[in-house]
Amino acid sequence: MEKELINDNFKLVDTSSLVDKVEGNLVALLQNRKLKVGDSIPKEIDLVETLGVSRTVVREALSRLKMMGLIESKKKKGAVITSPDLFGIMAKSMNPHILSQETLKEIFELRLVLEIGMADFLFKRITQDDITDLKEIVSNEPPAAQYHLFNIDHEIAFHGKLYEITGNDTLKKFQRLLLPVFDYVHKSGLLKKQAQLKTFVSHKGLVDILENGTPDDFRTGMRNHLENHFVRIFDLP
Amino acid sequence: MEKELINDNFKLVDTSSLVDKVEGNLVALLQNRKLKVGDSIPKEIDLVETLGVSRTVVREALSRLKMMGLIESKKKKGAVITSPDLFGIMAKSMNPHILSQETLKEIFELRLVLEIGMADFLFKRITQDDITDLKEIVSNEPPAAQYHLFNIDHEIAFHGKLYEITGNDTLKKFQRLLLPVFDYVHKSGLLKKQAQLKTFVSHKGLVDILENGTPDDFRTGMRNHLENHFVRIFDLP
DNA sequence: AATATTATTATGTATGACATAATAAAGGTA
DNA sequence: TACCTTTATTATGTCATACATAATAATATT
Repeated sequence: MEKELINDNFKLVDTSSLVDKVEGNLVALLQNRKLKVGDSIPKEIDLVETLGVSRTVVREALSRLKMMGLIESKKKKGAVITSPDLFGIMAKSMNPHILSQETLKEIFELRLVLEIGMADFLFKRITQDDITDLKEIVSNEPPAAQYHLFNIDHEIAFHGKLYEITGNDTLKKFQRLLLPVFDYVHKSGLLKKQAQLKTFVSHKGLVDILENGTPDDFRTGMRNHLENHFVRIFDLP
Repeated sequence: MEKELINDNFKLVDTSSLVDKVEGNLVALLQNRKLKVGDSIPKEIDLVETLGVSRTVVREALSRLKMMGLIESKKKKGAVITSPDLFGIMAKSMNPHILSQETLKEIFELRLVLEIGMADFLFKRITQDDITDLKEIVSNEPPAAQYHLFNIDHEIAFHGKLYEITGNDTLKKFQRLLLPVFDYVHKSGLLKKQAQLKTFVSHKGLVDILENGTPDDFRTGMRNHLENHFVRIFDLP
């Protein structure tokens, strides 16, 4: 409430640096629909003249775009627009230790959403080889006595295979990106309540559904399989 | 095959610049678990001495970290570690015009995954006010005759509200990030087959389920609601 | 005409200088 | 002593210049 009062009466001062501003200009330039992959952007010197800032500032801004994968620069040739790897960038900042608890929890929730929602793509694209692979993974499931030791690896193997089967590389990359967070959340004690050892639908059960059931069956089965996680999530304040 | 042959026999030369290397060092430094939000990182001059490069290079690398929201720097005080906004960074590179067709299609698929998978969180967190809002939105649905004109806005209003109800801000941000892509894919002709006007489960039907049904009902309902999109996706080569 | 050599050009790196803002230190006044 | 003002000090922010490097274009050589 106070904040709004302030915002209503004062315009918030622009604390951004020159580099920030130039970066904004350049990103806007790229998002101008006339430009597409392979097109070249103005030379540093031209930008210096056009924008009225030093080459240092221009280069720092360009350096940022390079890091995002928006441009690539070659000596003598200048810089050209490239198609960025969306998740490559994010991976660099995906550090569980510096994300807020709330964000960590939300990312964990995201996993549950993805794995339940992916059913139709699994059924559409799964092959006999995939089934064989899944059965192989399931057969290597650690015995209950040691499950708490090896289940993380096993979980990753099984659920990772599912992402792979979807044939959606973006989804797969997204999962790889979130993996460290899943791992961290498991170990962090953020989800206080200990997971019950009982699983409602086992990995084997899920494979059976993939082989003989329907997407709707799978969604229900996966929801049950993840019940422990849901319980712990819903238990949070 | 050729590529693999090359990779097997030659080590690929390191084309990265000094800035790339220093950036890598710094990211690694931040991911060192001992460091957490609020901790300060070495001064530019110290980095210059430690790494044996010029201040120009160090500053460019730091500038990249700033853009990612990994650090913030204050004059005299130096730079401190901050908690990044994961999707803020991605938003800058989310330009449908320079993403590959394959990636665009995959992002569109991601939407379908999310909206079917979010059911449990909807039911857990929906309030009476949300139901009222949804009914309001549904009541403003454009008549069938004009549906093709206004349905994008209406679709965004309805489905956007669903993301909001999940209470998962990360999910919501993710959707906002993907919105331009959804829009672009709709208009791009990437999904050639015209959507059939018939919807299997209407927005109103979904609201009914949210009010009186179960998460399983909703997943099935939403899957049906999105049938047209699935058909078009599965039709692609 | 094909090849070798030499400019030319734009990016990559290094250095020095000064501006700016935040903090710390020093000094002065009650 | 306590408080306030003024003055260093420090680390980042910006600018200017010089040179290195690699890719291309232009020229010369055979």
